Amino acid sequence: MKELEKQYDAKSVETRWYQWWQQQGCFHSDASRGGTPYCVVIPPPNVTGILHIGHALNNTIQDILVRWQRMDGKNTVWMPGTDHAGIATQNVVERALRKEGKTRHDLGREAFIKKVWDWKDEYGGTIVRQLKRLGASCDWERERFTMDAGLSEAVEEVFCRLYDKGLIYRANYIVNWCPRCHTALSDEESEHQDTAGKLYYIRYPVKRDGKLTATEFVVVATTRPETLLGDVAVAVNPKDERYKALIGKSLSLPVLHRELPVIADEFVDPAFGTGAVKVTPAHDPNDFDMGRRHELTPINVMHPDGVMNEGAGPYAGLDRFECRKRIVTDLTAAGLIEKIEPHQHAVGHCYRCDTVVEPRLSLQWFVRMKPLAEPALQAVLDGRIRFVPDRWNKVYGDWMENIRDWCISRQIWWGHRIPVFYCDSCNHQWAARGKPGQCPTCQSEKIRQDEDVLDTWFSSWLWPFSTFGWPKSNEDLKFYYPGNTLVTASEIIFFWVARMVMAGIEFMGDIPFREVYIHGTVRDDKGRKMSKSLGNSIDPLTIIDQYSADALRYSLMMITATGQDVYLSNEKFEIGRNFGTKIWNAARYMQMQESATPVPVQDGKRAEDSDFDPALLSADDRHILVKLSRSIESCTENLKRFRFNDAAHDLYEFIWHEYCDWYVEYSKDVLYGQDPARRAEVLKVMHYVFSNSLRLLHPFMPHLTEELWHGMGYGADSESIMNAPWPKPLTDGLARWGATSEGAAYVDARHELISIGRMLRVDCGIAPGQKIDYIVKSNTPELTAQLRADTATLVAMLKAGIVTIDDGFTPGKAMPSALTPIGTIYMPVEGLIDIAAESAKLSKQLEELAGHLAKANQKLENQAFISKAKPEVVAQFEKSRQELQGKYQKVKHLLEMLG
RNA sequence: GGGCGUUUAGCUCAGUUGGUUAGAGCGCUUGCCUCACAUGCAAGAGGUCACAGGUUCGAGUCCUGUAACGCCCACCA
Repeated sequence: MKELEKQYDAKSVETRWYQWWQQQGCFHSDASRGGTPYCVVIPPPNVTGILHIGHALNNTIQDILVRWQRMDGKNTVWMPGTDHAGIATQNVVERALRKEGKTRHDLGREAFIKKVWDWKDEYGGTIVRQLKRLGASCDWERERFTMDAGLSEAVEEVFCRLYDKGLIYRANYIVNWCPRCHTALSDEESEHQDTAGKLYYIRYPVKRDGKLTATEFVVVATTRPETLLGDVAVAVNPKDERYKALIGKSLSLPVLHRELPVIADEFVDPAFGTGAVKVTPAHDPNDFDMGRRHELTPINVMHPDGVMNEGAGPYAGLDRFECRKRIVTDLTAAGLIEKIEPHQHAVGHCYRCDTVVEPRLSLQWFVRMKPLAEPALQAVLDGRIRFVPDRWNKVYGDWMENIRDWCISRQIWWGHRIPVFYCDSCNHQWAARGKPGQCPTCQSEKIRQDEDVLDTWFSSWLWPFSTFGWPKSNEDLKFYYPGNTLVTASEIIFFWVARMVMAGIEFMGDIPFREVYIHGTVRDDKGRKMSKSLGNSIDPLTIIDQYSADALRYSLMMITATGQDVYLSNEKFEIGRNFGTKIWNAARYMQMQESATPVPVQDGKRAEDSDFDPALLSADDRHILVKLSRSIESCTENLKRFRFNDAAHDLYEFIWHEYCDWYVEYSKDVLYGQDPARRAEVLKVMHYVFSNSLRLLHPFMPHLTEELWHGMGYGADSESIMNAPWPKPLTDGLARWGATSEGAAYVDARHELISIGRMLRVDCGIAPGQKIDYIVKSNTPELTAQLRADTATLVAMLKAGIVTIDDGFTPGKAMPSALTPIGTIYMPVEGLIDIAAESAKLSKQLEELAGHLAKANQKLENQAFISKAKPEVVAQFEKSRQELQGKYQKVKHLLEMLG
């Protein structure tokens, strides 16, 4: 035990203990140790990422769960790692290249990939280092990266299995295309944003007998006029009387003068726009389907970078948006624009670079999702996997039920290359693990691998088992899989959570985790999402520097209600800092008292768990022990239910307001007093309560609690609080020490009584320093006796003004024998409370209660009701009546006292 | 267009199965540098629980509807 500094130095304490934990191997879990496993896998942050406040929230929650379970005796592993984040990482490196005036094509594929690896090695660890500053107790020896050899092997294995099963196919289809990243995106990667666009009404001249009629038009409405260059038809609803006559006739495509047939298709909604739709199969998913139905050949008019191609005729070489402007100008000049209306619609944006996504026809790889989704849906429906809060079950279910095939190919370089090979000799196509040297069919060596790489989520959906060494069977996998809890934000339920469930069931034959806790999104104090571009993000590292990691963690937990979004501003982190300071000072107080009466130390640690002598315990001692036991119960229960804010609030209330405000204050009478036996006993109680509190608090504030654990000598030097047992409710102890809830209620009531005394004291202007005994005076000795036995009633009566506190005691004189002081500090006077008003209030209350009671009785005497209603309903009513009756009696009692 | 969430004190939010007087933190007012802590202590003010109906002896809590704000999903051009 060493003397605690006056000021808690969070910075040095936090780095010191974190290093020590790592040196001691405290975070490492080993399957061979056996026991009950508890396994959490981190949502792998992007390797390019830096810690933002959302990570801080997400990882604090995981760390709390993991530290709690570890203390509770589980063989606990928290699997850490990072994601190679295909597009995101490639973008970062490309941006760096651009500063040197180069593109990735200047380097070539191989050199570029090497460059990315170099970048990863140099800068990639940032977020990992930052997680360490947060205090995350990840098993760093197991750290994985989605492009590790092992995980890449898992990716190939999975691809081949799905390929051979026929669940992976390659097809020409309209996909979400990012013209800036030059790649296809999955549906999930295209983010819809409401955009104020325009709806252009364009006249398509009708041809009759092969000749243009200059006066007759079909008007179509479109939001993307530039795509008309790729039109191959105009569609109308077959039931639409306006256009019936035109079906089968032709129109002339403005500008390019291509002949377009008018086709009939049920898809067209006659109520929208003009009821006539231009059909552009290469640039719109609906049009693509229509094109197929009517066997129309798509015409692609755009390059991959969003620049118009030769198909666009005179507009070739223009950027798509420039082309839009020009075409509108030209159409206007030609009198072919009927009108332009403002139009609100959702436009897809690339989730990585925010560029407007272009629906584009291209050859891509897809995973057939239906067969995978069905068992994954079932797992949630039958409760094997549970979302918390449970409303996410439905969100997950809806997505699974309406699942669409997953576009997994990306036209970038950074990522897992698609393990499909083509033989140039015999045109054979196959999927293979590793690097095949020749074609399995014709043995030709003229083979080449598919150029595309896989969606980054194609490796992260395997995370719960690939990180444990799958596809190789091993002890880790057997022991830790399936994991227990997944902690994440709602944004990646579809990207990641849902797909992990599918992969787990498909490849491991079992769900990957049992519970999914979805926490809220962190927003600023105006409710906006935190983002770099808005400049409103709070940097957790700044907070750690300014307040400490523990303060950050605790504050986050205090203000994060289960699954609700979190609104943050800098000042909120004072909660955690102040709480830490409070605890620090409570410890210092105990240490100062210790120097006078040391508590025995055995085996290098304090025997803070030794038993108490009931004969030496006062009501206050028992009270704090009862409260401690309740805190242990509620804290554990709240953690089980993912109610981190309740757990944090309860601990705050207990440690600050019960322990510090009342018990520590009370202890001063004893510790500054002269009774050595009581002194020792009270110190023992304090250490007992404090060491339990530190353990309960440890998952929330790991560094501070470790520092105090050692500072107070609760563990031997080599023992971490991380491995101290999680406190259990004190049921047996309380019984042995004679600590009951009645006794605790008595002390609670007395605390309230003392508060009333303080209130009166302030009202009377008694100086703070002036100590005066007070007595409770009532008109009869019987009542006095009763009040002494029932402090709760006394408090009620005091408040109602039925009894008064009197200063009938003169310092230096003996106390009147019939009356015993209940507190020892404060003095006050009669006449502060308006007895008449209080009594009127009580009367009114009683009257209302009588009414309620009468009606409740009436209900219960109604035979028709009794015979018809279910027994449990009747029981409920009976219970209600009894509650009412109790309340009625209480108020009546008070009124009678008042006389 | 569909789904979901939120609406409680000046601010940010708790309030578990309906039941004593609706809570906390911050902010504000008053008094205290009292020998653990001014990052603190004691006390106080401040609420028609968004609105309208309904169920109930009793509703912040359950039901129906309305409004405002927010989020997610969505191939009506």
